[in-house]
Amino acid sequence: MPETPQPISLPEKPALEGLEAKWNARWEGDSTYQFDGARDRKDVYSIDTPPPTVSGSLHIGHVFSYTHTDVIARFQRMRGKAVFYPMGWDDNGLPTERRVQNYYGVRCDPSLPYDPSFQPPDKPPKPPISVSRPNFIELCARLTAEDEKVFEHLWRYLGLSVDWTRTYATIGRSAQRVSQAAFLRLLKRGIAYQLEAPTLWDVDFRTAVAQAELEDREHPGAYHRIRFEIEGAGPAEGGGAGPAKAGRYVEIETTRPELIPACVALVAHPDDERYRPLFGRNVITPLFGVPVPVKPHPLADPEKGSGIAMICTFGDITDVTWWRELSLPVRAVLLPNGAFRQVQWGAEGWESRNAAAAQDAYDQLANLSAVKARARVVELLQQSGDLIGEPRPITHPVKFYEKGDRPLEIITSRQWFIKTMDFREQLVARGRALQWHPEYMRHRYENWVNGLAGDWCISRQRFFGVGFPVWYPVRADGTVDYAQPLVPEESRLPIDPSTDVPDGFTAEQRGVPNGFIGDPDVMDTWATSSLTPQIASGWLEDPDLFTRVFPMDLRPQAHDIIRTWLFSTVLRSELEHGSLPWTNAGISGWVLDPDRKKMSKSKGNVVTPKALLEEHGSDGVRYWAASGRPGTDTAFDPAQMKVGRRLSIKILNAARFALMQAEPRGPITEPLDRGMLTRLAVLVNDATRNLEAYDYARVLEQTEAFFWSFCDDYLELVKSRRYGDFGPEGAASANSAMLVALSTLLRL
RNA sequence: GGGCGGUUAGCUCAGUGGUAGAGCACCGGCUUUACACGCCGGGUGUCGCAGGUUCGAGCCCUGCACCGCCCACCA
Repeated sequence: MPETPQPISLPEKPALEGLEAKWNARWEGDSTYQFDGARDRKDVYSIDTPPPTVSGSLHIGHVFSYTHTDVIARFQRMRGKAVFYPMGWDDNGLPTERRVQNYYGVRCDPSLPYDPSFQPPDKPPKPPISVSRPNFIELCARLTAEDEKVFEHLWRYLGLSVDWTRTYATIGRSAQRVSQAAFLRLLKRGIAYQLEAPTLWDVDFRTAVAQAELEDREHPGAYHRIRFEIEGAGPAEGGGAGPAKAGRYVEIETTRPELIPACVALVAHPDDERYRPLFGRNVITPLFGVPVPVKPHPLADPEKGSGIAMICTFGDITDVTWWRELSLPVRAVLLPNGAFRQVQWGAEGWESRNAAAAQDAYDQLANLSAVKARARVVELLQQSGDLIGEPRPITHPVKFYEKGDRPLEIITSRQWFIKTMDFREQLVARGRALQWHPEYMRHRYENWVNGLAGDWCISRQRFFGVGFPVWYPVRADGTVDYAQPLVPEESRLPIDPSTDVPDGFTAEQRGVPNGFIGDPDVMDTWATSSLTPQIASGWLEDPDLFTRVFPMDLRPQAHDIIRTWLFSTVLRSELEHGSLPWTNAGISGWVLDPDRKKMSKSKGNVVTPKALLEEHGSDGVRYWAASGRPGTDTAFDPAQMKVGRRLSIKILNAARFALMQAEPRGPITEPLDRGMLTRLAVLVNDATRNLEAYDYARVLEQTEAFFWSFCDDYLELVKSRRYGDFGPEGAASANSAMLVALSTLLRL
């Protein structure tokens, strides 16, 4: 029933301008969106808000997807739920480091001592200044704090109904504590482990990267046909024709001739008649004179190149597979920075039939990058006559770190892993139990789980991140015993192993014989953000809250990070709690520019939200965002924002009309009024049903259609009656019906 | 090579078995006391292609084409 309206002063010309500030102050003052921590789990709706990466500015894509979540939050709140809707900031990790480097003009050099008085110059200097790791981390914290203020202001201006008392940061103490505790528990159970193994490696960032962070890019390259001499095959045996001469030489094709010094074998398919006679025999690498075996392996594709491939340590991940399965030795030539290292030819592992010649050739490669070394090797091969014909340029897919600029290499290093391969079945089952919106997005998850190729590498050789809470004993001879890590009590967390000291040791024992050293690495950002439900829910610090909000109701996120964030969160929850972390996954699409390309900073087509919000009003922008259906990529369209703005102004004017002469009021008796309210009730029921199914876009469409008809038909028909032209009873019915409709439509 | 989505009016998109829709854009008319940031009116489609199921198909089934995305061992 209509409430008695408070006396209000109606503006002559209602406007959208200023509404954001007005309502933010009201919401803040009334703690409107503060979570009621006394409510039972069944009365709670909890949201695992995506913490946006704090490395620059929010763009219109953020506004788009966060609006979707806000619509759901407001719906659930109106349904009577206590809505748990925190905000997080993802401020650790590489994007932050990179932004800090550019913003202040600094580089982190972990070998430098801390300088407490260090202040960055006003303008980023060139070349950048080297600063210590603690100084670097201070700058990261400083810049992210500033960025987070800007982000919060934008979110408030947009009108997100977030509980701002529950904000967390992935580099904050609570998050570090959760991240480290969860890691230690997995370590105890043997699910987290460390391994020295060939790992995908970015030579610019100088860190390991995980499978989930790879992307293929079309990259120019060239096939080089190169001959290897068959050991013991004199010219007398020669002859033979075609690509698989059974004569003195065998020819391979490669895109990476610079790795010939790292060649450890050739490989062909076991059934390949052309190369069968060579299995078990050796060939001699060109330039370097190293005898390497020819091996059969079913992975070798007779159709590719000449059908016989060179195995190097390591040119690609197939090399790693062959190397492991054929038990081949390692001849690594690349340093972590991507340069060719020094090699003593003739020493153990680098035996050559002509060590002097090998040394002479190799010394021309040492210190070069892969690209430069390739050019040099090609020249050398041309001189020696081992390059057959000219290199044939091609474009082929090459694996890159998604944030990287140069192709990934494979470097052997000690890294931390979390087991995933052992849990694939459970993970698939969890994915099937999860409610996906839209439904078809589950395929991406399942596809990914079924395609996992190895356990999850979580260590990164970086600085601004959550450290591994472990130290290693240093033996009497000064070597490090990685197999027996020293771990702290959980109550000590979070710790920084580079400054904190393990129990039973003193700070003076750091790095000395019979002392200890801290683990130098930090965790991958996903290793921490995979725990956002636990971080936000007070897993370790507020068990009462945890039982009221976990498992959470909704994970909203975009489809491009199903394989990273969604997958890793499901994994961690499965490992830690044996449950799903949430019951629903609401997957947003992307915002595409008018050319249907994804908007992203690297493409330079990003539209910043601030100006749009000011021009069209937060309601106008939210209107556009809410028209994007779950999972559907949506074109950036200011025209729709204009429509939203007009709709908002229309609502203000309709409200003005309804409120300007709200008396007399009384029973709703007129058929026209009752019919309108009946249709409105149907709309409310439909809207409720559709919002429960996360179809907010349909609700917008239906509500909007009703509203325009309400204005253009109903209000026009009722106008003279409500002014009293047909008596007080008709006016009373009209006024009362109008006020109910107004109140209901505002909430819709 | 595998998976997923899309293909409907000039544009952006709804529409999952019963006479093809909305908004935008475009044109014309209206200073009607909530709103000119408004109202009224105007027409537009071999619903990607080919088969099939059905009394009836934009919608269901099969195949194909094109566009996009995700994944895959990149010699």
